[in-house]
Amino acid sequence: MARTTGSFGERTEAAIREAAVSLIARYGYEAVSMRRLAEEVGVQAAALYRYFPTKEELLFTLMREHMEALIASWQAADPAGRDEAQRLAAFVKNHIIFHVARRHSTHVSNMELRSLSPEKLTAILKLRTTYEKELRRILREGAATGAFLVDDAELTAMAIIQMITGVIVWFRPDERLSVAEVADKYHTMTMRLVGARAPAEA
Amino acid sequence: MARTTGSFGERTEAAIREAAVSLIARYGYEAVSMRRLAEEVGVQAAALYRYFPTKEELLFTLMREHMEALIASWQAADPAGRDEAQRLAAFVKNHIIFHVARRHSTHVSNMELRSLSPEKLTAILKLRTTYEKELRRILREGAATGAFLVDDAELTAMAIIQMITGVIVWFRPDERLSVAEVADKYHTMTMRLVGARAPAEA
DNA sequence: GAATTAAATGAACGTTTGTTTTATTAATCG
DNA sequence: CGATTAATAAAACAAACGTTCATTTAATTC
Repeated sequence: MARTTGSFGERTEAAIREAAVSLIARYGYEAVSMRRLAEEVGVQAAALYRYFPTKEELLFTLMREHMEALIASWQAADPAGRDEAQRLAAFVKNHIIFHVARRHSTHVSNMELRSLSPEKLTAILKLRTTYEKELRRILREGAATGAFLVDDAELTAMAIIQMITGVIVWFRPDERLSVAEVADKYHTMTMRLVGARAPAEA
Repeated sequence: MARTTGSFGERTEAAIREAAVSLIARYGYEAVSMRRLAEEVGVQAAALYRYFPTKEELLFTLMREHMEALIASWQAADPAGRDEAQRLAAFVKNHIIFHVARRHSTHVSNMELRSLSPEKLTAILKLRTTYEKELRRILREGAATGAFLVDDAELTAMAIIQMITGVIVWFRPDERLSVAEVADKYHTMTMRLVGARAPAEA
């Protein structure tokens, strides 16, 4: 046998991406073989090479698109004209909602960096820095206007990002809290953390 | 050749552990072969099996000892009789100092859980829970006495742990901040985050 | 100094890895 | 309807994998 009934490139490629994100998130990049991935898609391993030239290129594509989607999501959510407290609130909420909705690809993008070649790693880290700079800028501007008590914007940005990304480690959508409730609680903690003035407090 | 001049079991075992932590932290468990590890130790792959029955057992040993050391470290640092603010301060500082000093084994213990068999995974998670419970208790007690404004001790504990563990992702000992300075800044942020009363503020 | 034990070697096991090549079929187009 | 192209199967590749084995040598014991 060769080409199977109803086979169609775009659909196969989408299926490969989805299966790859899911498997790599669960078992790790190195632990997922091309054969195992192909089996999940319902195809032979060789067929994967029609869509991605190498296993690493597949990983890189998943990561790059995740990061680009994250940046685009923030650009759409950023209330650019508003004050710093509102922008920080929007950042936290967007971040949590985005990451919870894409738990698997977040895991891949955060955990599999070491499987990338130096050039590809640099490309991903550049996207990550672009995103993190947004938070740093908000913190710096908020500190300048007196909206926040932040003496080290870089360190504070890292602390906040790690805190709000950590949600995906324990959060399960079917348990006691909804995403909106979690995002709200993290928003409150973030505002306290940066020493925001009273109006932002609960 | 066989037994080499000056070879000595205890020293070899220690060398295996150190090389394993270092390599696995850098490249990941799946990416580090027994041959590569043996090469780093300066020994043949077969020699590793004198000390650890399987590759997974080696990983498990590294993780278990890391977790046990973490718990022991906190038990030694816990100012048990003091008030909640002081205990929380001690928890944050001990956590950061411990993790920065053991960056590599922290990375291994946090990132390679999925490479463990179900039983071994359960054992490690149990240790982790034991540790996390300590923080939860401090938060709950602090909330009860009015020392902290914490409405959800579980969620807040996760947020704090992720924030303070995240230090190892960006911290480099040879740059602008010392471990003590970083621990201090994180302490300040934590106190604000839990809404601690004034005396704890900077 | 011979016997014993501890430590390590080097070769081999069967399996799996990422990838390539070749052949074959389904869908599409003139 | 025949030719073409896209999509896939099947088989093969060399390299690497975790692990085992019999053996050899260094250190220790009697």
